[in-house]
Amino acid sequence: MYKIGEFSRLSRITVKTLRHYDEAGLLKPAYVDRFSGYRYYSAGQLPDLYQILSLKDLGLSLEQIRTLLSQGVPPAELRGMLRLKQAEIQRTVDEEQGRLARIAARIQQIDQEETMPAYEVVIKEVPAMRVAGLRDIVANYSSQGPLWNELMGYVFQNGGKPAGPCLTVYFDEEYKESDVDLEVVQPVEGPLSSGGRIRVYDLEGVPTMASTIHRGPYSGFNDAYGALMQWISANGYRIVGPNREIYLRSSGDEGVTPEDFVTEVQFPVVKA
Amino acid sequence: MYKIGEFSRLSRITVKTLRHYDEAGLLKPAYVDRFSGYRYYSAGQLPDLYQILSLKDLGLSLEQIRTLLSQGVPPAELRGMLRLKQAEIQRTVDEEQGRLARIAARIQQIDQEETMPAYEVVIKEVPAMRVAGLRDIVANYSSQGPLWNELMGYVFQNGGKPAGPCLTVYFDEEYKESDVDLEVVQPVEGPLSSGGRIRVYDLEGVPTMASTIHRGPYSGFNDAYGALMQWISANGYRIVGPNREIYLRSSGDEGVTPEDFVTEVQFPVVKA
DNA sequence: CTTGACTCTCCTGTTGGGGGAAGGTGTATA
DNA sequence: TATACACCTTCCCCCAACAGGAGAGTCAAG
Repeated sequence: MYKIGEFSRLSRITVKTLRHYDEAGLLKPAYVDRFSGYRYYSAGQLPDLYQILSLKDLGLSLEQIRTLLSQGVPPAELRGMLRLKQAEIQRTVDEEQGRLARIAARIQQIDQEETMPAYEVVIKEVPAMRVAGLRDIVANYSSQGPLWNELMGYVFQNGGKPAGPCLTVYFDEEYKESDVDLEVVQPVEGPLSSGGRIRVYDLEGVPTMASTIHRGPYSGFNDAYGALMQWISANGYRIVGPNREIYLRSSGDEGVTPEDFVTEVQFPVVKA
Repeated sequence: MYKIGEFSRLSRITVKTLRHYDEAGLLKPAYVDRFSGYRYYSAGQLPDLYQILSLKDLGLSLEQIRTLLSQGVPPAELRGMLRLKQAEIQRTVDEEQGRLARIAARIQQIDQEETMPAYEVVIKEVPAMRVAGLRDIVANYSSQGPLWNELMGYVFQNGGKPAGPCLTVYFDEEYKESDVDLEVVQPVEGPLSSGGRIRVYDLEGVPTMASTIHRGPYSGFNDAYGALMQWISANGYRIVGPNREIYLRSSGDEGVTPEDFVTEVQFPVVKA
């Protein structure tokens, strides 16, 4: 019989951990002195401990190990658990490797520019939402005014309630100076239905949306788009749909100058 | 100004997390109502949040991000932090891939044998220790008796105190039935020095020791050795030194039959 | 004025232990 | 046999980054 310290030295497992395993019901000492509370382990418990360590080393939780050991699970079930673990670990490995790639891209960016990036790009999930939209081909990017008037007029006159900031969806695959194919969109609540040129529908969600925020007037959008495109390619993504601009703070709000505008630029992407 | 729920919807970050970042000093709301305690965020804070998310996505801790953002760290230092992170992630990826390999080996073993393994193998670090040892070439494995008598006699007569279970080191590279080159070893404390055939020295530590436990008489050692060797090759290790047998419970202890013997078998290994 | 949706703070729980305090034990030596 | 000293015990707090929920207060619309 060994006292906990000796057993700890034999097994190279800390005393704290042995006590933890005792408390967790994983490895009870062979004998516990009723009066002093001292734990005494036998040499024959080393294999039990090794089994625990071995399963832990495979990534199982103490709880799972306890179930396995106490209930004598059939090998088939253990195999199932291991397959699950395997898939899970594979996922995390893939994630971490993506992270490594992002770090490398960031380091490269620092090496080249010696500055913090002006645009931070994040990947987020965007849910579907009920919207009223008006799609048209207009002369250029800045000619959205009439469309907005038409859209918002329709919404308000038909009992629709805005539910979130408005946005524009751009359908052209390449950059166009004129004849821009776009849709002005307002998320809405309430029993609004389509009518005339206005369509009310569920704007589809996007599971992986690359997004960045632009502060300032619309004339600076080039930088935001450039940074976003570069991030997308540097991080191994591919654009798979029309991009959106979400007007978080714009001329629609009171007391706001173009310098204070806040716009989110989004591209649906997938890992290439 | 957005209430926390709206800001949460815009950013796709949970309310809980936003509150957490507030408390952590990472992202204070633009305005907090003095009386209700309501947090109000401005659209202009979205870039700040994105910067946090982006750095977090690189694997930095909230604490590090807070330091970065509040102290305006120079890019060179950020690069240093990123390189560190990179190395750290690379290490964990390597570890996880080793884990994947071990799981695969275990699954294969289950597929073949449909049973839990009789011998669990673990990798542990074994520290150096002060020992008294007697090396000799003996007729066969079972002929260690006289060596033990000579060793223990010397230790006790010269004021040495045993400090841990005794062990044998086997120097032959291949299995030998006869003329076995081995050393019987007893860890000791106290001012014992070498004398005659007995050498007192520091038995070297081993950073990665593959170890398993055998229960029962020495005649069953073949199974333990076989399982250990197979594990070592299946998990991509290579033997790099003489193996040890540690007699955790043996005939030296009272009231112990060979069925109760407990012996640890160790091989120094390195990842191949 | 009420209702219902939001929001607040505060507490607990997660994983696998580590650190340390206060106090009891075991044992070897003087 | 007294005592020193290493060892052991329980108990409590801590880690990271939040999630879940209780109980109570607040906002906006009808």
